[in-house]
Amino acid sequence: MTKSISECFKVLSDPNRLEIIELLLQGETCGCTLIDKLSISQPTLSYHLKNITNCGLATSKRDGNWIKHYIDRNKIDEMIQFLVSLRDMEVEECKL
Amino acid sequence: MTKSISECFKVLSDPNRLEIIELLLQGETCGCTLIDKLSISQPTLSYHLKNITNCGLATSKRDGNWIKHYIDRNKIDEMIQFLVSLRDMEVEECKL
DNA sequence: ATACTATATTGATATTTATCTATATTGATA
DNA sequence: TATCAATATAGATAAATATCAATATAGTAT
Repeated sequence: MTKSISECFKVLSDPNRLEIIELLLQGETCGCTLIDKLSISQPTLSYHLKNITNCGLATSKRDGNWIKHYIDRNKIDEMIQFLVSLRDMEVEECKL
Repeated sequence: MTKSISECFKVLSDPNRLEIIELLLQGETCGCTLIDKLSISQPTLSYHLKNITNCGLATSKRDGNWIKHYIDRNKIDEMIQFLVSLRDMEVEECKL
């Protein structure tokens, strides 16, 4: 639980992954076009996309030769909700 | 910019640090009481508190023998705002 | 000044991570 | 079926990270 949400944070903690996520949100879908906008190799991109997908922040679907990637905005929402709960966390009046 | 927000995400990506942050939000202020609630050594706690402070998620102030730590909820708010912008990011109509 | 308490630093280490090159796989097409 | 394009995997490696035990530091109080 705390483990899984911290996986999402870990994914966002890498600047390259953050950039990939932003590009996907801006309409990119395919590794083969992402790669031109980044300064990393194809295997590294593949590695990052796998991380992004594994934590639930994206889904992917093969379409012919290409694999299309889609960010799941609901997952971002989960992260937002988590942070809102954190921010609004109250001092426990009776902690044992 | 992207760098500094990703530092915050990195801090939240470690379960121990996340727990420390939660404890601080629930009213803990001091390393010496935190340490009893965690399964890490004192130097490790010190290391994590430094990370939490360095990214701006907490401030600290000496008070006699103790150093009191306070989470900055505004920083959490910054992270929330960042994620909201991310979630609501639109496909660019004219990308070049 | 001495001793104590809380915290920080040092040095070491095992693990994880990001990255690459080279190669394999997969699906489409000629 | 042979080839091509996109993607994934394997293997290697350098850097970063989390952790500890031992020790230093800093402030308090005796």
